Amino acid sequence: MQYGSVPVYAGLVAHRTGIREIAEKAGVSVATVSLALRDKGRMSDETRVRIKSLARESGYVPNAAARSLTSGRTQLIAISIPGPGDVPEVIGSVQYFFRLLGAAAAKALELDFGMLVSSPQGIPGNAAVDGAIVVDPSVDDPVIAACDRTGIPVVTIGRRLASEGAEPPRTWIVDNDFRVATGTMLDHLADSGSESIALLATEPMDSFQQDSISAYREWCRAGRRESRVVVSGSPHMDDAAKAAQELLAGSNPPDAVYATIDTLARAVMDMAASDGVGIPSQLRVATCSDSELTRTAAPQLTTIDERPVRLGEAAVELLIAAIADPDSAPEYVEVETELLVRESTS
Amino acid sequence: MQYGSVPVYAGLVAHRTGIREIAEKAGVSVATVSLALRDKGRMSDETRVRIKSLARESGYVPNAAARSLTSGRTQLIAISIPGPGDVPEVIGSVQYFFRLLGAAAAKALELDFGMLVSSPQGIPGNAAVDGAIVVDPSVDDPVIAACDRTGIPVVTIGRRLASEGAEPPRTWIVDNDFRVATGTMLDHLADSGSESIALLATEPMDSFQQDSISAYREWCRAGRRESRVVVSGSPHMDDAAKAAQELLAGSNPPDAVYATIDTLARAVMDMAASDGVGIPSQLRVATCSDSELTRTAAPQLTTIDERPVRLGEAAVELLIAAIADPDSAPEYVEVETELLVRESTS
DNA sequence: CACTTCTGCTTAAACGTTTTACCAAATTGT
DNA sequence: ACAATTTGGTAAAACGTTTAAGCAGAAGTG
Repeated sequence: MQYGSVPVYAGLVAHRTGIREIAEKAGVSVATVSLALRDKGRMSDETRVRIKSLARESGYVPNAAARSLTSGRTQLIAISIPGPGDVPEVIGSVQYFFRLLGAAAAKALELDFGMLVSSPQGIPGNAAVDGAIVVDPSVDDPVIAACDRTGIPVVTIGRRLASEGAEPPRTWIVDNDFRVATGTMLDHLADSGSESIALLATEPMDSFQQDSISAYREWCRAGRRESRVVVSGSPHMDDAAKAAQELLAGSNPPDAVYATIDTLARAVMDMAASDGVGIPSQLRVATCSDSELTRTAAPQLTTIDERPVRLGEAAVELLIAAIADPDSAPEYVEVETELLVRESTS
Repeated sequence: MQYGSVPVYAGLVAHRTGIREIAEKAGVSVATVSLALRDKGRMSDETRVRIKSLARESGYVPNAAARSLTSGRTQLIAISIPGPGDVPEVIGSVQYFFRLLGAAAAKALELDFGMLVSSPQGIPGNAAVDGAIVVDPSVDDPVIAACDRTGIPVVTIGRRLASEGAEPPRTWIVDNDFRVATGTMLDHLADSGSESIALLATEPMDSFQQDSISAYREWCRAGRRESRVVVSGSPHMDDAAKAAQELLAGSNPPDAVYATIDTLARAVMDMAASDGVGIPSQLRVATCSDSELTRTAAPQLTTIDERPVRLGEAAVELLIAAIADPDSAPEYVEVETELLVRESTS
C-alpha cells in the first residue's frame, strides 16, 4: 500500500517544498515564514500557528545547504576513529570503538548534528564540519592539524602523547583517569590475596598504557612491592604469547597479572591452561576494556570498563558546546571507569 | 613550531578565502574563477593556470554549502548500521560491521563523498544526503522509507525479508550468495568425512540465515542425508548453550555442526569440551563471519568470510553510481564469499 | 570587404534561507 | 488631540557558488 502505487523514482527528484511556497499559501512574505518557524520575530499567534501547520502539512524540511550558507554552520561533526587496517582487530578495541561510535552518533543526532565518519588521515574533502572528535589521537594527528588550520574546535578522546617542540594546540579532552583505575584494580588484586602482581602491556604505546604503567610503578613503590612490567611487541596473538611466556616462565612467576588489553589477557590464560595453572586459584588475571570476550571467557575475566558510551556522549556534548561558544576555554572531562569483578580474580 | 606561534583560535573563526578574493587578485570575474577551477568554460591557458595557482596559494577551499545550494547535491551519503544496543554484541558481527564501515567510509572518501552515520531509526534531521546505505535492513526499515519519500537512492547490504502486501521499493542490493556459500561449506564438511551434519541458527531470523537454512535443507535432500536444524532463541551465550545441548545431547549426535554465527559455534565448542568430545576428531565445527575470535579460537575455527570490506566498497560504488544517474535501473551485486578452512574441521 | 565564426571573457540570475532595516496601522500616554 | 510606542508585519541584501546568456574583438571565409 505504502509503496508501489505511486512511482516515486520517476527520474525527476521529488520536488521539495520550500519556504516560498508556504509563504504563498499563507499569504505572507518568506521572511515571516522563516521567522515563524523558528519562533522568532513579531507576529500574531494566529499567523504563527497557521504557518506552522501549513509547513507541517506540506512536509516542509528546511534546506540544509541554504541554512548553512547564511549561518556559516553545517551542523556536522566529524569523528576520526582508528580504522580497521590501522589497528589490529583486537576484540576489546573494536567493541570499544563500536560502542563509542554508536553512542556518539546517537548523541549528536539528539543535539541535531550529523556525524561524519572521517579516516584518521583527514577529514573528507570538502565536507565542511563544525568540529571534530578524534579518538586516540596520534602524535601528529592530521585531523587535528587540519582543524587547527581552519580554526574549528577538536575534542580528543584520550590524550595525545606530547610531541617534542610543538606546543599542542588548544583541544578539549575527554578521558578516563587510568591512574586511578589502575590503582583500583591493583588494590582489588591485592585485597584478593595476590602477593606479586605483574603488568603486561603492548606496543604501540599510548597515553592509556603509559598512565597505567606509571601508576602501577608508583603503586608498587608505595606498597614496597616489586614491580614487573613486560611489554609485548604487538597485540597479536603470537607476540602476546611470547610476552606471556616471558612473564610466567620464570622461577618465581607472579600470582596475578593485569594485562592492558584483552589479547594479552587471553595469551596469559592460554599459557596458564597449557601449564595446568588454575585461574583464579593459582593465578589471577584481569584486563582493561570490557567486551563480549571478557564476559564470556572461561573463567569470566575481571576488567576495567572504560564506559565507551559515556566517553562518546561526553565528547559530543563538549564539542557541540565548544561550537556554540568558540571563545570558551578548553575543558578536560573525566569519565569514571568501573571495575567489573568476575571469576578470574575471585 | 607549527603551533603556538600564531594563536589560531582568536574567537573569530579564521576567514576562509572565497572565489571572490581570488577573482580580485587575478583581475577577472568570479565566473571565470569558478570555471577555471573546474576545467570548464573557455579561457586562455595562461588565465586558467594563473587562477589555479592563485587558488592553491591562498588555500582556497570551495564552500560546500554554496555548492550544494546550486547543485542540489550534498556529496554526503548516510550509512545505517544496526547499532550497539540494537544488536547483541556478537563478536563476529561487531567486527564485520566495523570493517564494513571502515571500508565504506574510505571508498566514499575516495569518490569525494562524506559518510554520515545514521541510526537505523532514521537519517539525522536536516542533514540532506544524496543517498543511503542500509546494512541488514529490517522489514519496515525507517531509513528506507524516509529515502523513498524524498526519492533518494538506497543500497541495502543484505536483502530485506519480504513484508506482505507491500511491494518493496526500488533499491539497489549488495549481498553474498549464502546459498552457494552454505553449499560449499557443507561439501567441505562432507569431504572431510562428516556423515551427519547439523545446522545451528538463531533468532532473530534474517535473510542470511534463511538462505543458509534453505540451502542446507536442499543440500541434504539432494544427498539423501537427514537434515537437522536447531534455532536458538537468541545469540546470547545462555540461549546458545541451551541450543548446543539440544543438538549434541541426543542419542546419535551429529559429527559436524555448521553454526551461523560465532557465539553459537562457541557454545558448541564449550559443550564439546565439557563432554570430552574432541574437535575436530569427533566433532567438526564451522561458522560464518570471520573474526579475531575464530582466528584465535582453540582450535581455530573454519569459517565463511563474507568479505565485509568488499561489501562496503561495492555498496558505496553502487550508490554513488545511482546518485550520478538517478534513472538507472537498480542492480543486484553479489560479493563472493570465501571458505577459510582451519583446524576445527580438518 | 563584408560576412560568419571563434575566442576569451563578463554580467546577472539563481539556489533557499536568514537577518537587518524599515514601515504603516493600531494602541497607549498625557 | 497629538506624540510616542507597540504590533504585525514587509522588502531587500547577504551567504558563496554555478550557469546561461551575451558581448566585444580577433580570426577565418568567400
